[in-house]
Amino acid sequence: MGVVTSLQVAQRAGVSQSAVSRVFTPGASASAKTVEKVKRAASELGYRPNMMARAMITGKSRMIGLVVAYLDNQFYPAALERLSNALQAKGYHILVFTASNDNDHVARVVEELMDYQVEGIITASVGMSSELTQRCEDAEIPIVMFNRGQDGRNVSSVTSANLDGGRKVADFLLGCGHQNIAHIGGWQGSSTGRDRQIGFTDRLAEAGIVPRCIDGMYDRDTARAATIDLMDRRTPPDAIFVGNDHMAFAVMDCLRSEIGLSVPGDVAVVGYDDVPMAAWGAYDLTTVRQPLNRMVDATIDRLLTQISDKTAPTRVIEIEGALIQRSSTRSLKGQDQ
Amino acid sequence: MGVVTSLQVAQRAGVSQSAVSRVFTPGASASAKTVEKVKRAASELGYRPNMMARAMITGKSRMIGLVVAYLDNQFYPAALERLSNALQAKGYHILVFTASNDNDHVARVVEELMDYQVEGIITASVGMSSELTQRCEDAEIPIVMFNRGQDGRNVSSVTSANLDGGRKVADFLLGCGHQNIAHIGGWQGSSTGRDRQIGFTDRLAEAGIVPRCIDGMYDRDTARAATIDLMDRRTPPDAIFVGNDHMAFAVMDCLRSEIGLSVPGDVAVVGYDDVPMAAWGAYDLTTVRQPLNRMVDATIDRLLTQISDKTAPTRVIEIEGALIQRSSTRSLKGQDQ
DNA sequence: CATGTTTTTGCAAACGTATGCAAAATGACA
DNA sequence: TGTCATTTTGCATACGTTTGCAAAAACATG
Repeated sequence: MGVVTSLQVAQRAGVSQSAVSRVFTPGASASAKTVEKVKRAASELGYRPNMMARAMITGKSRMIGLVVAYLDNQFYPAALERLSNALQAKGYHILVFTASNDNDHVARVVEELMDYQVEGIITASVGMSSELTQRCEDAEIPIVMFNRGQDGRNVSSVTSANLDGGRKVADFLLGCGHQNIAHIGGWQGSSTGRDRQIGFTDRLAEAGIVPRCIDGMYDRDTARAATIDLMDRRTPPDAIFVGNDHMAFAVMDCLRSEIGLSVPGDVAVVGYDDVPMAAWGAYDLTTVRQPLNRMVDATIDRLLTQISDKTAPTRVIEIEGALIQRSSTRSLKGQDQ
Repeated sequence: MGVVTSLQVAQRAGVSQSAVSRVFTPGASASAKTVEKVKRAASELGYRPNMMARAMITGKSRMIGLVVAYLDNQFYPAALERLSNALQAKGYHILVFTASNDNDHVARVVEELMDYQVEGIITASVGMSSELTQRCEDAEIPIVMFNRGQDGRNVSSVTSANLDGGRKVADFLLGCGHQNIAHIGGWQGSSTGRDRQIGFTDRLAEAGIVPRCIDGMYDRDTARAATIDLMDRRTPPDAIFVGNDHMAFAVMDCLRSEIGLSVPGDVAVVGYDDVPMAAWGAYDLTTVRQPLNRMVDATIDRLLTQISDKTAPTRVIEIEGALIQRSSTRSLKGQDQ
């Protein structure tokens, strides 16, 4: 009673096992009569094709591996949800692995993914060593890095235009009249964190401003400590650009609840991502939008084309996002501070 | 170059294919010499056992299906992360399916899970029809419902003690001196939402209080509308118990940013879950803790025992959680309002 | 060294499906 | 009705493992 196979269906329908297989294989040929008989028998017995066996023959598991590190940052659950939905719609399913951003851990996890014969891998916010990408290339398993780039490696990646985003924030804060600006960056070991910071500081440099920068490591506690550090100085900043929304919330919490400052009255705060929470009343955070839907679409498109055509070239995709102005910042132009 | 099989390893190591298999099968016997030869050949070729093939023989895919609905409620990403980590530690992996809370959708998704030969299923915050649980029982695939119960169905479930939690909130608000109390409930189609509301209203009834109740559907917008509705009445409440934290944040946002009221000055707000965000400065929400780690441990324990022993009975597990008092509420005793 | 006991090994048969091939059935057309 | 082109069908094999079985090897004991 436990498991019902195509053979049992075949017997009950009075046809061969191959016939049953063909009825359940899209694109195979079977006469209307056979289809009818088989479908009836199958539904009576509650038969469903065994994906494992199918995968072994065809070499297509219809599974995509997703390795993700920071699930407390709302950006990633949101991405996971959309990725999962979009892939389900295309008949793929997601095998999720959580990994710390440690190279060894990621390597172990990716090897396990390969054991499961996933057809492709999406890494969300984790880095990969070059040996690891090489192993995947040897095994002909395409990888798309989501929200993280990889210099000079032959891997596809989908990110927002982080350099440009950093510049946008710089322009915006300058336009608001801020001169005394700080940056609590995303982890500088990640391309995403670095690029945002570089775009930001470069543009400020053109205006003759050198912001104080601290690495926030994508971590609330670190960002909080950085905030206290910054505000303790002789000349504390009147604007802080934070490397992502997740940390920006911690910065705002610290400024308001711990230090007792007003945002944006005393300090303006800008984030990056535009996670849903950024629009919530408690924060109402000015931030650079990462266009999640387009990023997800691009990720899936890239992954699926590389799966179906193993010779397809890898690509580095950057998607532009707008700066969303909310009430965690305000213009200082033409008014006293 | 793409795929390397145990046979190739066998040839290179000068042993039989079975020998290779035994080296990679924990608990099988092989001489030290063979192990050495095989391991060397395997690592030279980059061999790793194919889980699909292994699964087909053993009938153990070492995959657990997780079907989850609300990924925007921080409670579930947190649960997903812990479930994934704990299962990885036990050699299992998670196949994630997102489903709306629609019965048909859940059914489709569960059938697909069964196609993948998952060894067990965890449903997080989704309901299941009785035919569906029956199908899984027939296929001998154990199910554990996480954070949702199912009346009179033969399914294991792990929830917090929701009736008790509701009572705790009632006691607490009464103790604070509130008399004019409202409830924005979790979706009343879910046992979790119902139980919290029943525990809450029953205890208030003992004090002769009948709270105004509105179903918030676990949805921010619905909760917001309910808030406006409540506060528009002739005698608006001075305390609102909200069916989960996710909605409670929306309620607080609405009260403060839209209506311009102070929390807890004008209205006290209590949530349920104690998601990480509840401790963040912007909300600092009084709430009933759902002990996530213990719930996850119980879920996995139940699932794995039912997997290894198909005759193990299903169980309904409730885990008590404390009320965590923060600054979204305050005592009204012995002071003017 | 002979004998008995344990460990290791290879052979071959599964697991449940897809698919190339040739035979059989069907359809088209004169 | 006969012939040919087309579709449908069953047979048999393959996918990459695990595992029962019996033979072979290794070891222990007298």
